[in-house]
Amino acid sequence: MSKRTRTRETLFTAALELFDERGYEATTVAEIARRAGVTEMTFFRHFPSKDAVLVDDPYDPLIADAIVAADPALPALAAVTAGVRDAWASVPPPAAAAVRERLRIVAGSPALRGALARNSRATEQAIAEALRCRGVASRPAVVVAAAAVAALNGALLDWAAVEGDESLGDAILGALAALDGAS
Amino acid sequence: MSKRTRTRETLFTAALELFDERGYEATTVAEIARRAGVTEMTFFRHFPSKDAVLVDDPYDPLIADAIVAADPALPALAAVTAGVRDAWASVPPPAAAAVRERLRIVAGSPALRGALARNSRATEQAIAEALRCRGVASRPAVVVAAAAVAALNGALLDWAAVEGDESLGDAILGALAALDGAS
DNA sequence: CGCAAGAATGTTAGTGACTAACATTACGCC
DNA sequence: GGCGTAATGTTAGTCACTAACATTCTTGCG
Repeated sequence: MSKRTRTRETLFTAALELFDERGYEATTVAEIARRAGVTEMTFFRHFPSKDAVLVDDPYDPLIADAIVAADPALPALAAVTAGVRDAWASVPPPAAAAVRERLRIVAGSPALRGALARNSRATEQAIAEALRCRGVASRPAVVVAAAAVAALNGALLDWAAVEGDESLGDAILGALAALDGAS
Repeated sequence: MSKRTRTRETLFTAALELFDERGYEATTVAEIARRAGVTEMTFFRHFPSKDAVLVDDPYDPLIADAIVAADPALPALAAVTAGVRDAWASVPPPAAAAVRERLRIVAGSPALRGALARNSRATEQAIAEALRCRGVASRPAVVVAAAAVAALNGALLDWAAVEGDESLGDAILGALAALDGAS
């Protein structure tokens, strides 16, 4: 394991510990770095920002591919939900407990919710592009893409916030069903 | 007109001018304050943050009321779109040109897009609450609310970014149609 | 095994958004 | 015109984040 990944992980766990102990906004980057045994500068060489510790998603390509591959007869929203369903099925389910801990912190901070939205922009654009490839007009494409991503994020945050033993996968599938089944 | 509102408006126009001249991120709060003839501190006494100059929306109550009033037979998403449609119809259309200028700036900055999402949280919660009043379960309520708000914001930003003479109202109604007609 | 290149980290200095506490001015009403 | 209070100024500070340059550490290669 390279030194780079090692310090990155040290910083990551130090950050999670501190967020858990005293909350996100109350912990400073300097503290995280100190607990990790490095300088503040080093933190920013591993994470572009403080919130990047908690929000980072590289779903995009999978989802977009699944959408263009979806049944051409399906209307836009249904195509997206089908695509996300497929993409989710083709990916190893992450360690739910860890994801949940992180999402819970995100759910509790307006700033982090904003960061999550900002961070999902790439996914949103990938979905819109995939829809356009299917012949959907530009405006409906961006609207449906924005709605789908927001629905997913909303479901994830709700899943994390609510106590219970529902699986992550069920939460996602349920959210998608709520979206295109509820009109 | 009280002094408070006067300086607030001076700050507001000074900010818009500067954002237009050199872009959002490139203008500092100190510059805005200087052009308005006040101190940096005074700026923050009128706007809670730099992005608050551009994003602030008090739609919530109207929309929520319209949703609970919507036909109980309608499914969740359709109820929301119907509610927004009604709320929009009952409100005087704002000066489109000014709104457009502001939204164009927001569309161009990831940070501002995040701020917009953060700022729409109250509306989102109001919608979710209204849906729950209609008997919709909790998870679908937050999911549909998140999707609807994101769709609206997405449509607004797209409308602002695209050149053309489409009216704001048409853009909103079109977005709603795209949402619940496309599944 | 030792030694250079290159990666990773440290140091210093600075910017910009935002906050707190206290002093000062200006407005608006009687 | 004076007087209370709201509006502004002043100062000092915190925190996220960036840039430029110096230093150490790792690693592959002879």
